[in-house]
Amino acid sequence: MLNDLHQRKRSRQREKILEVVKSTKIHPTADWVFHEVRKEMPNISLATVYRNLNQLVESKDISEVLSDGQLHFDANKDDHFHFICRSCNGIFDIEEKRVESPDFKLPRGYKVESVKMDFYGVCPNCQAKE
Amino acid sequence: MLNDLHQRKRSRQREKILEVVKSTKIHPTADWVFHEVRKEMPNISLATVYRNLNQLVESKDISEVLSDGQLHFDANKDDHFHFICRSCNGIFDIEEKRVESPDFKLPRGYKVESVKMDFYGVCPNCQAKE
DNA sequence: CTATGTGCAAAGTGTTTGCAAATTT
DNA sequence: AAATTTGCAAACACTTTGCACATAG
Repeated sequence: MLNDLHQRKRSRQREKILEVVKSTKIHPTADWVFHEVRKEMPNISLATVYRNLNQLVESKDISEVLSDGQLHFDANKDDHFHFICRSCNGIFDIEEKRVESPDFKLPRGYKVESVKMDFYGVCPNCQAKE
Repeated sequence: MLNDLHQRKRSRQREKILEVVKSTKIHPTADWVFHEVRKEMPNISLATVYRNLNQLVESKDISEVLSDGQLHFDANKDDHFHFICRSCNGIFDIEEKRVESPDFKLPRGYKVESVKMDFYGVCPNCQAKE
């Protein structure tokens, strides 16, 4: 495992992986990224994808979202929450400023450093189909 | 996999498992429950623990909490959120009514059915130690 | 008696790691 | 040249499944 004492060298692979994650809003899994990157780098291995996704999380270029017990990745660096559709399983970004009342006060004693909020329901697209 | 068409028969194992989950506030993993139940039922298998925890989730006697990429189980049936301490990794229940402003409005079109909110930070106990 | 539940071992899924060769600085 | 990164395969951690026997209703 890499830690902060190591230097980081660039690699074509990591740059491509970041590019791929940035290119989509679907909050892809490692496996999706792997297949996507493979189209242009047929020899890349899944291990490399995992290693680089982890590094990119560590360097805060991307973040992780847990859904379905799987890790999904997100290159959107603005503060936001997620809406998870129970019909299509899609993960949608909800900008923080579009959520009314996102200020919380917890019971005394708990020092809150961050809040993770996920909304579950049916997305506009799936509602239209129902 | 069991579905709703099946009858459910009682089993000593399932009852013990529920009792164990109810006995603690630590939001245990399947493995913790397994070892705990094993103290009184030395022959129980981990598979049985998993199967029954899943059934208990299905019957809404308990719920799942995802943390550290592992499933934790929670017998607290009141609406509540979780506070996850980055120091001791403990999961603490925060009653919904103790959270100010837990009413959200999302952008038009998203039909919200539930909200999952996790707070991250340092719990009172760990702050005292720092 | 029949259906569900159990224990065991094996399989599954998603992710990480050890290593020698390749690449980056 | 020295250190990091890669691809591969093997290992890992957690969870689920197939099956023959046991148990509940």
